[in-house]
Amino acid sequence: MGERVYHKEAFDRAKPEYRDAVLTAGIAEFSELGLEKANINVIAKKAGVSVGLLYKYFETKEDFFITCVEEATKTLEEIIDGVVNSDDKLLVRAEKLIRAIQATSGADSKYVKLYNEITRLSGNDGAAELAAKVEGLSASTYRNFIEAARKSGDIRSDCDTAMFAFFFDTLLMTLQFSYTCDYYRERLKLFCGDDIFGDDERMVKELLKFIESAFTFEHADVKRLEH
Amino acid sequence: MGERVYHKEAFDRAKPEYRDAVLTAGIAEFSELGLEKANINVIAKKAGVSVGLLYKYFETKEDFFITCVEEATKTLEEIIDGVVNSDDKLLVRAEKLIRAIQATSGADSKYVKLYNEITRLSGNDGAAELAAKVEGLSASTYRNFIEAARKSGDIRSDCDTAMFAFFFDTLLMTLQFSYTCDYYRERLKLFCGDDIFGDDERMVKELLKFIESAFTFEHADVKRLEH
DNA sequence: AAGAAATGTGAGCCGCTACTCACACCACTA
DNA sequence: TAGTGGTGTGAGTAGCGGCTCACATTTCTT
Repeated sequence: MGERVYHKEAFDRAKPEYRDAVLTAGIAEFSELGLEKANINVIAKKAGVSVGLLYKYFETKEDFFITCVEEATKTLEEIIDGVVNSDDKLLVRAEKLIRAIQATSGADSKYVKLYNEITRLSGNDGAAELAAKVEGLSASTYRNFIEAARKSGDIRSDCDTAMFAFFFDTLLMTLQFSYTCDYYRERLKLFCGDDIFGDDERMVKELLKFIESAFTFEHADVKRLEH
Repeated sequence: MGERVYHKEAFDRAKPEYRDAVLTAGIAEFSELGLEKANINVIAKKAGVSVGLLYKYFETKEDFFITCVEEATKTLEEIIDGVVNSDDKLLVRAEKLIRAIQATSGADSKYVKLYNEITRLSGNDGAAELAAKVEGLSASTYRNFIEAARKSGDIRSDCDTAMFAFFFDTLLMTLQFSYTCDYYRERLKLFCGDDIFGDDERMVKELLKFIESAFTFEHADVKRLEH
């Protein structure tokens, strides 16, 4: 639990230009090639820094990787959080998030790819800690928000806040991957056809429809419809 | 597009015992360690076969990996498809799928882990082909099924079949990962607490509630509620 | 100014592992 | 029995890449 730090002290003291160059090069390589196929010597060269210095900053390749991930998710969170206003209703918030995700798929795709990469880490790689750091914020944000909406009567009252927050996040997280990561892109194409990437409105409309109904109607309504 | 084959002819002629041993060992190692950290020499030893023979069966490590993935997803599909009856209504089908997924998280977790592993492949690794092979079946099954349900009036009429099939699959796929892969398990815990793994009914109930509403209610209903 | 401490370098070490290959064995065929 | 072609072996190779370390340079301290 003890908040492990994944860089040496020298990295805190490093010149900002070096810090940035190293992180930029790392994020680029790791997001494109993945943890094990990325090459430290290449990253160092691209960052305009010696391998030796890199190893003054980080104990191992893995530590460096995790530091890059932390940086990337921080950036992603800023992009995403930036677009939603705390007063927004659930559906407005959802729409803004969807549109932000669609916009992120271009230039900022490397952050999403890195995020996707950590998704397969296992226990000994520190999956638990990372998950807590990366998902923690959205988990509690969504839970709180949905709980508030439930209490104020904006959405159905018979839902398990935590679970519904989980489903909500699941749809948006996968959407993010579906716009950026190769495998997920293919999957989306298989379901919806190649044109889906040229028709953002279709996705916005249908996903909102799906979410809106899921969050609005109580089980009682279902019963009522059944006969 | 040309249906590449990922094994040499010798593999087709191999004794079933060797075939099975090799695939079993491969699936075990690849699912636990991932494509690049798994060790071919170790796999050969575990399978009780020489490295040389392995390379009579497969051109490269990557080809061997993909063959393992194909085998794993075939098995997974059988498990999953086996539980749903073609006459089932959408909700019944969903419930059976959720329960099958919860059951799979034990002994068969290695298949799911392998499936999760391919999720990060990119273009040059053959992501497109694999996606088509792996997701193709569920994509068309779900689409057809939902389309039928829509026409027969079982579910809302105003939905885009392809998109809703995509959302449906997204929820179930992620659920599968959430019960088996370390990172996704942590994520689920973060949203719903540690007890979620001891309370399968809670998941079944809430996810069904979510899906039921999403698939049942038309936009018109929303408008009606709003004033 | 002198010394200590930190920053920075990059050629090269060395461990690891994907893959090879020369050879042995076996099953046919003629 | 000699020849062909497949099956099976596993010690060995080759090369890749993570990481080190001896050394140079700058910065801080006194």
